[in-house]
Amino acid sequence: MKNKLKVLRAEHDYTQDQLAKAVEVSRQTINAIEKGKFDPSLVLAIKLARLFKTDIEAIFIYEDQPS
Amino acid sequence: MKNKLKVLRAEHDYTQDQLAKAVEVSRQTINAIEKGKFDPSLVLAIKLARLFKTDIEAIFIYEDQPS
DNA sequence: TTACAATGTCAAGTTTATTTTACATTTTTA
DNA sequence: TAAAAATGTAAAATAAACTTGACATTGTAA
Repeated sequence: MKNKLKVLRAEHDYTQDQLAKAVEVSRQTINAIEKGKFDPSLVLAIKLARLFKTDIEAIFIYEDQPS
Repeated sequence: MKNKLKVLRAEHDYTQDQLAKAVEVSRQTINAIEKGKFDPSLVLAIKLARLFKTDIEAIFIYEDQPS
């Protein structure tokens, strides 16, 4: 899963720490998600989408791979 | 978090087992989510939204509680 | 009314998301 | 250029999502 967090954060002029506080997670969680270490929980994805006034799927790009 | 999974599943005439297979999780996972035992991962939420041709937030209703 | 399908649930185990603490590196600012 | 701020990263711990297997209950159809 790819994501546009870093760009959105830059556009809104937030530091990782400020964003973390805004959505109530640790700074390391924001960093790890930006770096693609893991995907956010649904709740966190919703909070981020609301904060940036966009859709979850505009931030988190998931491409289904044929199983 | 509330969700409309059971209703959507009924509208589309899926059993829990059929839905589970369609989104590649176990039947127990679908049942647990319907029953509110836990929230789906972001990937599962995306798969469900795509299957039902709707938005994640139309299926999963999260109300931010003031912290 | 008996069989079968669907649903509910539980326990135990695995994987993934997230936390805290800590420190190193990079970037920005005084 | 030195200090401060921001970012990257890692380990250890906890919590949450999800699996498999098993069984009980409910709903449905023969």
